[in-house]
Amino acid sequence: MTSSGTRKYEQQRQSAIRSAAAVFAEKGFHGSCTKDIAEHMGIKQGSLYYYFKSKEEALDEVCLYGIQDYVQHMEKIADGDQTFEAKLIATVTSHLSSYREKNEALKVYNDERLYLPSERRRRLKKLGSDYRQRLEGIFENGKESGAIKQSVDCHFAAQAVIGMCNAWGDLIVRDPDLDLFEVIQNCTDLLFNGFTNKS
Amino acid sequence: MTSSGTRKYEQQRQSAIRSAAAVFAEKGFHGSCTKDIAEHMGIKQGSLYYYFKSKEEALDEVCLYGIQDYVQHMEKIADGDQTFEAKLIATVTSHLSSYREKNEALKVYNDERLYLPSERRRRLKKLGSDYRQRLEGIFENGKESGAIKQSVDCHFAAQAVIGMCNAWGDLIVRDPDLDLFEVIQNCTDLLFNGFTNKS
DNA sequence: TTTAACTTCTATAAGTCTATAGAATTTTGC
DNA sequence: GCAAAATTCTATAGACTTATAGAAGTTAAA
Repeated sequence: MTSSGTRKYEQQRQSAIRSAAAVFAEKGFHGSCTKDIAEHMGIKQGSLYYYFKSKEEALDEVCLYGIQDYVQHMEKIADGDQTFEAKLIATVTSHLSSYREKNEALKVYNDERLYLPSERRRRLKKLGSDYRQRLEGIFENGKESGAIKQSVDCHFAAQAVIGMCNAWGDLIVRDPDLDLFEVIQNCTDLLFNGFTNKS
Repeated sequence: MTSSGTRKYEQQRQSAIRSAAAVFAEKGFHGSCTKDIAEHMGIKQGSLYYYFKSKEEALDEVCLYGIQDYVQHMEKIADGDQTFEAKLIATVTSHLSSYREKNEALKVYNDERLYLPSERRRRLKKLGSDYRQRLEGIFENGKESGAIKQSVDCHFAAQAVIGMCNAWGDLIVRDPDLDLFEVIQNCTDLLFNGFTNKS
């Protein structure tokens, strides 16, 4: 009943968050029921409420789990003093690695439809737009330093990178044998040079 | 009771499909109830079943509505005898225009989690992968004709274009004042030349 | 105007799902 | 090994949803 700080409690709560992430990612929040989550984790439906106050709270935890180090990593990249090229490569690498590792929670996080109800969830959503703004800042710096063309629209560029990484991330998740390094290679090459032959 | 071919029946059914698209897009299939759809359309919950056998059938219709001309347009582009550049521009233009017009239905269509149950839905899903394969073919031709670099991975490239268009499409939908032409410009410039300055 | 076909409504059965209460079981500290 | 605390279980109330049946209302044709 108490959210006690027991070792087991914390472990089981983490396990519950991961189970919720898996089930939500597969069927969507409204498509899953607490029974599914409990079964995935190996306990009974009612027992889940020892770890969460509600299904909504489980969702909050999954979203937080999915986004937190993702954004932290971006801050480090953005604040660093590398070149534009290095920062963009680091971003793509971080985004795609994170996708492989926590794709389920990220998938849940990325579902826009879930961001209306709670205040907490709105704050979580803001983390995502922070991420985009940081990336936008990287592009702006790149423009100032002359690394990228003046014609580039930084807002669009950031959106494009994120959209592309998500699309590639899906591929990575579906095909676990796919070489992450190769994907990153392809992705950065497109972003820097485009597809066209310049011979 | 009969799925009669009355004028009014057909009109109301279309209206029901559009309402379903709007509600599903906002709340997700499992997050919406037939009452929401009926209210959006201005009738009572039970009356909806005069137009659909089930909620699932409504979903099928929404998906079909969202994807059909989208794919047809792609076939025309792919089969045409334009240059690689022209085809890619046409693809991006078609994709983004379609997004502005039917984004709700497309959003529903793009939700993977809905593609397990019915045979009909699996066929619909296939239309999406047809689309990607056609685009992949355009890239392959571009490689043969020397328009694009040999190092480009056509499978990834197609996925990248689609992912980027979807991300940009979201922007367009959220900000209706956004100039479609400018977005297309940005998008194609990235795809052809990348961000990097080549001075 | 009358009649038949069409469209919409009301009411509800049957099912599912969340969240809670309290009992039962397991674990921990002494 | 015992008592207290922590964890899990069972059972269920209460709410919500889909889909159906049949009544009521509307439109169209003769």
